[in-house]
Amino acid sequence: MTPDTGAQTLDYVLARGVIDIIPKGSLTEALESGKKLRLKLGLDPSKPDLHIGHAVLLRKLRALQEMGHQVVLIVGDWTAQIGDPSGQSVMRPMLTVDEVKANAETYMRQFFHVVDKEKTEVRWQSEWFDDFKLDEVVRLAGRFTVAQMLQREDFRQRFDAKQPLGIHELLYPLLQAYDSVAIDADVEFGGTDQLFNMLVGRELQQAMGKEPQIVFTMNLLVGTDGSQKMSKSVGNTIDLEDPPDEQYGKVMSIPDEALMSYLELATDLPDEEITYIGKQLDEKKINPMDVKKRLARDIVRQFHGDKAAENAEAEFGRVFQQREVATEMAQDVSWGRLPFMDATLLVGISASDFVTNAKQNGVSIKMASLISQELGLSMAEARRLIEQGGVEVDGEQTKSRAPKVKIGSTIRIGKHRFLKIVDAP
RNA sequence: GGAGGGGUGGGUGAGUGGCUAAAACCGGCGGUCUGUAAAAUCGUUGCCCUGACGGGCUACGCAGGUUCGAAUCCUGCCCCCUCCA
Repeated sequence: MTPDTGAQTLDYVLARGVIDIIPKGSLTEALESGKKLRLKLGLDPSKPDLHIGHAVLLRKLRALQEMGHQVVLIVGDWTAQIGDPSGQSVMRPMLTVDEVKANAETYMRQFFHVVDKEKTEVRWQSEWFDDFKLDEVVRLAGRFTVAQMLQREDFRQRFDAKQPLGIHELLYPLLQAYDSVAIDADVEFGGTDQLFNMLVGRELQQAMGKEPQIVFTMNLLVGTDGSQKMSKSVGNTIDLEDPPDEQYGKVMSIPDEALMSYLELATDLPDEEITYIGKQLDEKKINPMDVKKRLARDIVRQFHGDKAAENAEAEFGRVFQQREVATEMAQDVSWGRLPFMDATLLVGISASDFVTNAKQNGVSIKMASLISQELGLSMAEARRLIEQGGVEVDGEQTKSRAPKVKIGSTIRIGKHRFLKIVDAP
């Protein structure tokens, strides 16, 4: 589970995947001063899962943690309710307190898959914002001007395009900035989309008589679609808690063009090696698929361990490359749950004989009902899948509405969904 | 406070009384191809029943109304945008 950050050099940590450190050189200086630095990362529990895009930052924190510094995780329970407008072109709905709480739970668990819990201080925004009085909010807001806020690219664009821009959204960067004041952050980490917010933090700290934080921005990882940044709302994420096979499969499905960026941001393969791989790819000396496999293995290993990575790869090979039937990816369906075609066929034989016979030799089931019930699809969707040849039983495509299945049969629905019939009530 | 414009399916966006479950495009899903990449290509894309033909139920901001019939007309309400104050 623990990522291999072992003996990373300082130069490596400060360069790999890093876009900018503001002010330049400041961090090297601070690190060399021997001071134990307070490294801030704020996460809004606005969505239930962390994905490997987040992990890019988490792994960086882990590395610095290993060097003896203090990670401070801010649970953005207040900002999550506002909804970070970063990179969004529209207003987001505000979340309720309960939703935020529930999300925060899973966030923390997942956060510590990568970051060392023992060396992390967890702070909730509600610790300080719950007690804020209106006059404090007004005073905080009064430190900045609308013009300043409009320097932010996405605000500017929405403003110019006459799109709705909520006043509460303008507050978002201020709250995030105040977090830095509240916890005395020395360095704040974030993706490039956080640059503005983090700089506001610097200004606010300074204005309130504190040492301004260093701003550490990292490259954003693109999602599995290869074009947009990885994000739950786009639906292109590889989640930390996705099962191994799913992680592996999702990595394999990223476009070739995104490969290099994944190697850089999502793994700790040495730079020279990545450069070498890039060259080989350019010269077409290696198959991108093989590189992708290596990437997939590495990513699964980070979150599920070596063994899971090997299994996932083997399974992938079996299912997709040799077109064999899935074994591990399949979702089990007990015999007793099957929607049999017609129970009245039992005439003349005893029930137990019939069942035994059916289990061995197969019995017709209502395929659409099964798919609908097990996969949570509507009957119309299930029928469509069958009609369009998206269903295979034990490797044979079937357009029948009532194919025969027996114990041990595997049903493939579409590209990567499998059901396996098991002998259970 | 005044004037004007607008709210349509996951998204963009046509549609101004029946031919509209609603064009087109995007996205999604499935097939072929293949490296579960991309590209290409064919199909599909509200829900329920049916083997099928077919039938039924919901749907165009919300609530009413007019009409044999409404996303389309009328009334009230809510929300958004623009300009003026």
